[in-house]
Amino acid sequence: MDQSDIKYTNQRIEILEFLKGFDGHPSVDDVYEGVRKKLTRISKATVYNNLKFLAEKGLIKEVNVKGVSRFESNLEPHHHAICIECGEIIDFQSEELREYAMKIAGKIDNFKVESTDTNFYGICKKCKEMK
Amino acid sequence: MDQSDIKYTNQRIEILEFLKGFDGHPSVDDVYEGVRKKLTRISKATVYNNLKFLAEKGLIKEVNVKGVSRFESNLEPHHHAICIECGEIIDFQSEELREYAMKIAGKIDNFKVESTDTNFYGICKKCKEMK
DNA sequence: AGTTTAAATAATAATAATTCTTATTAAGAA
DNA sequence: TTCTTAATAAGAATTATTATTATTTAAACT
Repeated sequence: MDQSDIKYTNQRIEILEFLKGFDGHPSVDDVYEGVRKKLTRISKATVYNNLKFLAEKGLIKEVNVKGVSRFESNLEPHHHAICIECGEIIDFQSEELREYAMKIAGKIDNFKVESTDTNFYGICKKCKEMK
Repeated sequence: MDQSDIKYTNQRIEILEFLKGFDGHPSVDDVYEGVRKKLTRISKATVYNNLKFLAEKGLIKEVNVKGVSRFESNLEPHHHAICIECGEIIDFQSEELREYAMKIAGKIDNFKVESTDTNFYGICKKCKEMK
């Protein structure tokens, strides 16, 4: 991603800071509410625009779960464990799995794979205890 | 999934038939437009309800790409190659990858994995030729 | 068969997430 | 400073999805 010509406006800096300090995978609304504490006049459209912009520039990553966008600043390639009850996302790193998948990626006809990740669906601790 | 008490209404039969005959991963609208040719009076809410219902019963599967739901009748566990340009989804089967991932799944703390699949992101043939 | 009951459907209103539009503001170049 | 362009704020518009309500269908019972 071309990160050479990025204009770091206050809004973009605050959004990046918020993501770095956030433990989890915030939705657009989470980011909006969080950033609003410092930039009280920020517009939600600006949050949308800049999350998209920063994701295109490769400074953050977008994850889509159950139809809603979530974001993360963890740029290390990793996988996600997703709770099928509450939608909670847990990062999980396994370089060996990624390598294995990339090796297999070569077998897909007429498709040039650039990246891969694996999703693990199941029940998180909190939801398990509720039963 | 409990498939014992499924009531096969005309609407459900037509939705299942459409999915079986469709080569790809249709959206709700695709299904609606397709089924409407036979059941001209069907409501879109019925399509939503029944796609959800059939997915819960395990007769079809739901895939979420870029925030929109898509469906498939291919029940064999498989992975998806997703074009980052046009969003096209290609099924890709690799039992060895699934087994490998499930083995690694045991390492995730406090999370009971029920299923796993791997996404391959890249450029499809059609989009590659356009460049 | 006729009546009762519950589930399924159609139509459409409501909601949520996201994108678009337009006027304003900020920032850099001339 | 003035010109130019990109970024932003505000809110309207759009899209995908869910909820509501009246009607229809179908099964269960008498």
